[in-house]
Amino acid sequence: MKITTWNVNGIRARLTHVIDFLREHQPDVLCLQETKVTDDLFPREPLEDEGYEVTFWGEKGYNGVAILAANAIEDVRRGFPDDPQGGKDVERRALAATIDGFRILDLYVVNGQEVGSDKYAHKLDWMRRLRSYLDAAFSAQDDVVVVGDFNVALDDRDVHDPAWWRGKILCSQPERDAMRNVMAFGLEDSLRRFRPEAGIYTWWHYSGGAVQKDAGLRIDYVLSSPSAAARCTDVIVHDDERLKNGPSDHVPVTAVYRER
DNA sequence: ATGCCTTCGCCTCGAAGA
Repeated sequence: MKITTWNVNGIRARLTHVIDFLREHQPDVLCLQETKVTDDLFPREPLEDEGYEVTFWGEKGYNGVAILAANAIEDVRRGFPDDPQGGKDVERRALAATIDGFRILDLYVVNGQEVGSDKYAHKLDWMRRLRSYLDAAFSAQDDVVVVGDFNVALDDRDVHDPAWWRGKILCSQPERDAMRNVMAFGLEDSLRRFRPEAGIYTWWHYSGGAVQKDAGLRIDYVLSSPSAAARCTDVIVHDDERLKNGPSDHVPVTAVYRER
């Protein structure tokens, strides 16, 4: 059972990459972020043609999440329970579904732009609401897997130049504390069970040769509840996607789970 | 190493990303 998370930075711009990835790696579940497309324009058919069931929730130009699954997708939930009802203005950043007995939550966490900005305050508040959502609608006793672009580098091992990034957006202590508070629901950072070393990244700046220099951050995660973590046998960062032509600025991350 | 890139939209430049 392979669950992959990938911020594709535009599903329409990345469609051939995504299809190539599905054919090569055959994940059971692929959670996408930053699809940047309204639901009426989501490229459903070409993905279904690859043998996947698809659910998606997007908006024009920004945000947007989608889940592809080889098996049945059940119990889909969009957004947070405390989102404004009927919400035309609701940011489309969270999508939950039950697949193969896993309760999966696909997230595109608010970026925050700059420490101290309104968007930064919104980011911290959004992560508090995320924790409330987990408490209200999920049980840490279940096989819960929370994946996505968290826009937080959890500690300095996840940062190519910690001195430069210290206190800046993605690395500030309040952001790290907010993500730790989400994890305190009962979720572990699955990569670290297998890969404790520094220097594993999932995002690189498009400019300044950061991609070629491997000067990145780790901001994409697979978090597992205790029972799911006990079944997790490996986590793979698909670093080869970084050096392809026309890549996303993020690479996919796959967690492998043993069958019950 | 803070956009020197990229995507999207709407009206080929601006906003946003991290």
